[in-house]
Amino acid sequence: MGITERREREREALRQRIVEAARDLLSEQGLGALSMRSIAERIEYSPATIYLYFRDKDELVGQVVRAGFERLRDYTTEELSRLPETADAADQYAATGRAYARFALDNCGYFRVMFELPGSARIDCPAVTDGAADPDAFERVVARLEEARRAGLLTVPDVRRAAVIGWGLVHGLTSLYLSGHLHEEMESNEEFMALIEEAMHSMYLGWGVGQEAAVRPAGRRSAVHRTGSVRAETGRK
Amino acid sequence: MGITERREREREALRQRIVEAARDLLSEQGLGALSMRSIAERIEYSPATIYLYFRDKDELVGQVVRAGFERLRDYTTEELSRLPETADAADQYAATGRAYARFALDNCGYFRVMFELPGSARIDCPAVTDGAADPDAFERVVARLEEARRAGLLTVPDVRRAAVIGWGLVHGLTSLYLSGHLHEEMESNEEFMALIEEAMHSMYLGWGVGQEAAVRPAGRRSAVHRTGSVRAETGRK
DNA sequence: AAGTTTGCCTGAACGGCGTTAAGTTCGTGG
DNA sequence: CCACGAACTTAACGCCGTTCAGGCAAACTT
Repeated sequence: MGITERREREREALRQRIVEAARDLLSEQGLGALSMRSIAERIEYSPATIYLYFRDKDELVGQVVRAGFERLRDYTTEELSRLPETADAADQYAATGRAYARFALDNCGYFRVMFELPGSARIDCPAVTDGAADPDAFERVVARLEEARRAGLLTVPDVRRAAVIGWGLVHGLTSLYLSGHLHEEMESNEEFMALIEEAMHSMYLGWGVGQEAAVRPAGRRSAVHRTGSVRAETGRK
Repeated sequence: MGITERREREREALRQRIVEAARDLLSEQGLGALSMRSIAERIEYSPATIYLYFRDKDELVGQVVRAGFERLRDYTTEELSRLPETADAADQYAATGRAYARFALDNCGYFRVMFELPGSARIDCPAVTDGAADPDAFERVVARLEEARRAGLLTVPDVRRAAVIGWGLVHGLTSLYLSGHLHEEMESNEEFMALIEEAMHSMYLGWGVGQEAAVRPAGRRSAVHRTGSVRAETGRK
């Protein structure tokens, strides 16, 4: 009998509808308007119904976050597709950063949900992202960098760490810009995008793009290399 | 008569007590526990009383943010004081970044309030920080960089932009680490601090620290330099 | 066909939130 | 002594996330 299968399908469909309602609400009205009641009203169900499909708000928002990462991936592939044939791995990496910043500007609601502490009201500080933080996308960036390294385009000791650093660079500038802390320095989105471009360019130079063989003074910067020691402990709960 | 003056003093004292209660509550219990009611309970007043001293929660939190920036400044000066006499401007800049990261690890509650959208429930995306975003500290960093540039330690076109980029770099890594997105890559605070160190070092290389005269291939990276054009518009409300 | 079970859904409530209007207390100035 | 005004509280409003007893129709059983 296909009845239980139909039910299962309908159940999944409604579950999907809920996520979509939350996603749209977030895009259209911002994070502040994302309440269980408003979501319920949008899908024309009672608020209590949502709890038959999601354990709590966090789980629902988690699904929205997942959708956000997929959207980010779309931005990335689209930005990459704009590149000319001659683009090298470095150009591809720059395009990825550009896509990241553009995504954030277009979907700041998503951006907040994805990167401010997920639980929103979570107490312990370093929040756990239930492991779904787009492993694919990051891995692809790492692979791109590894490719560049092999091609002699950059001389960096650990591509993985380099990728993290690049992520931090773009993410930090974006986050600061969106939260208004760069308001005095940056006045328009175009100006901001130019900043991103310049920042990534600087980073490239640091990684040895275009240089023969980097100096890499590893042991230098002798003094004060133990980092904070005691106090650094307390940060983690 | 000194009566009105005494009253004014008392008024200011209570106002200060409220801010301190909020600050402590934030440090001890996290952002989620920072409610008007809990603050009121801590100072043993009715919640309504707070509204005689602050227009709304945002204004109160704004004061806490101000306190947070002062604390950040303390971290910075303390970190700078650890440097040996021989430290150059580059070392000082690195110390500033280190202080920033250490501050965030020790006071993640502060960090959230300071850099996630201040209003917390604000609708329009790029929040305005009422202009109180520690102008001093940032200016001092800029001055430090300018000094380094004059000493020939780095060859960067615009120190101000360089400072912003450096800020973004450290802020982004910190933000990602605190929100758990670097959980798979970084496992301890020490590891994270080392990452910060490495990141700043890479950035230095990019800025030409220790190089004679940087190449600065300004016009290069020919293709796709108009940044996002159309879509970038919509991000701002 | 009738009765029973099952699964989906809701109304109403709980406690907590930010915020406000009305009311109380009380030291002060006329 | 009285009236004013400042300081403070009580009680409520309308949000929020969440839970639970109940209703109701579709599906199964006999």
